[in-house]
Amino acid sequence: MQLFKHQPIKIYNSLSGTKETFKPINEGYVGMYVCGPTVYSNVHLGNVRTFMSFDMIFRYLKHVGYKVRYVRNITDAGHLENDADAGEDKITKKARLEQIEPMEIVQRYTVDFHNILNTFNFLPPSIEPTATGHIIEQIELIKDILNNGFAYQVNGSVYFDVHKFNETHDYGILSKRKLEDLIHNTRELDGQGDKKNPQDFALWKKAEPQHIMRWPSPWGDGFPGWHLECTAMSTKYLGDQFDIHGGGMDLKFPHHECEIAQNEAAKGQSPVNYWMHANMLELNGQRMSKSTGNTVNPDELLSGNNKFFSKAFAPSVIRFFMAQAHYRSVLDLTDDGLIASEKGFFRLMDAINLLDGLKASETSSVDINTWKQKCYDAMNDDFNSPILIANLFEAAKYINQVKEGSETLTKEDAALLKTTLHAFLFDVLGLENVTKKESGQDKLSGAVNVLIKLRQEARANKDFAMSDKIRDELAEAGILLKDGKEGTTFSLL
RNA sequence: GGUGUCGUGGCCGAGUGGCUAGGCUCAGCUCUGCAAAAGCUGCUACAGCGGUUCGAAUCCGCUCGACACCUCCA
Repeated sequence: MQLFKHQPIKIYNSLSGTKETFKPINEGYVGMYVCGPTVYSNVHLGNVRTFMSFDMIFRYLKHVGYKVRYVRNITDAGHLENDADAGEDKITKKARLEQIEPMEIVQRYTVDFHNILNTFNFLPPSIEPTATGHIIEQIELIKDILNNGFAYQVNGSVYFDVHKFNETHDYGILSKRKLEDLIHNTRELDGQGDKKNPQDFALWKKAEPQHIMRWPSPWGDGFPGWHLECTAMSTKYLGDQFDIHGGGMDLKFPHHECEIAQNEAAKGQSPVNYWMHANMLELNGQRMSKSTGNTVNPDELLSGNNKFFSKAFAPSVIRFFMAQAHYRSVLDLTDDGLIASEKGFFRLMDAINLLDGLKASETSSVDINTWKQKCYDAMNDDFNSPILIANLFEAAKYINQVKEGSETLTKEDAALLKTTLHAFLFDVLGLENVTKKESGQDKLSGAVNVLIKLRQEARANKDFAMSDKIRDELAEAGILLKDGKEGTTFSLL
């Protein structure tokens, strides 16, 4: 189904600062690259939000029929903590602290990353390349950049010559910075060492003898610069020029700026047509930061084992909460916010679960096709999931109204409503119907139905003491009874 | 200091030059043996001050405030 032919998508392009109609290089195919995590510690929720935004975008592009190659890398090469010549890289530092091999650190936190993402129902990317697996490609790139005169070699290291590059190209085109401003505003850093100018960045760094993560190169043993791996891996799998490159807002400068510069220097063309940047996640109005303690891990949020939140939240509730904000807005994670989202989420799910039991009518009093297009319009407008969700709540209202008898649906419209809702909730937003199991044919539901029947009998006999006892004690056990015109149903929590 | 983003009702969070998302909360009503759930109704906001306009929360300027980046960071 090539829905995309009728559903033109607009994407906010950070490069132009405007929303542009998305036109892939090859019709029907999309190449998308997203900067993945550096695996030196547990993923934090900010990472999760960024990757979740792109997971949703990946899902929607697939939903409208694009064949998407989604590449998200793992940074495992161990870059320096700062651009100075001295100092350990993050992975080595962690390895020393934990007294294990750097590659053990990489393995441990890569596994953690995958576990967390699976818990949140992420789709795996099409390709998940690692920096250490692409050293040769990175070395080749450096050779190209050197040959084209945009880099220089000093003491076993190779640096990108930003000033030289800026003479013929525009360094700062993405982040809207001017090189001269950067020159004036660069802080005094220690150990700028071999660099001709502080704005230059490393393509290859010489490894000191104690440096464990090292590879041979034409310039001696060393390791690649941070910005280089993304250029190497994105172009290897997506071509010298590809459709979408995403990442967190904080990577815009210098990381993405440097990627553009590297690609132009090596291959003579700008690599990416649409740059997308996801905004930051805050915790109680403050930036999440390990140093100030204003941080919470995904598993702490899921388990409720933390000092910021009053209870545990299901992965889908957190997903839903995040989808209620636009990916380009700052989102503040709060207890109240999550609780409000949780209630809304379950209301939505309860409505979905009513769909199969609805009575069909001869005519429909609501226009499902118009509603459906509004859902697409929302996502087509730079993936506006909050608007989409507003429309999904409208659908939930229809469903409840049909159940009440104030609106009607034909069998066909009910089916269309159902497939559309499922597509957006589960395929696009990646949510999971956490109440589905309970309302199904399982043993719990059989047992609860027996109690519901007993309660009905008690009520028929006006034995309200007994009927209320059943209801209240079930409630205490976390099972909520809901009396309706068509009988009693229940839900958990 | 520089660059950029933003400041929306009790809270969260969309959005557009005029027709005033959505969720949560709150109040009233309907339904109910009573509740709960659901439905209906109400609460009408856009930091402040100027300007452009027939008309601005939406465009421009200034002020105040917040955040991000400029240094590893999703």
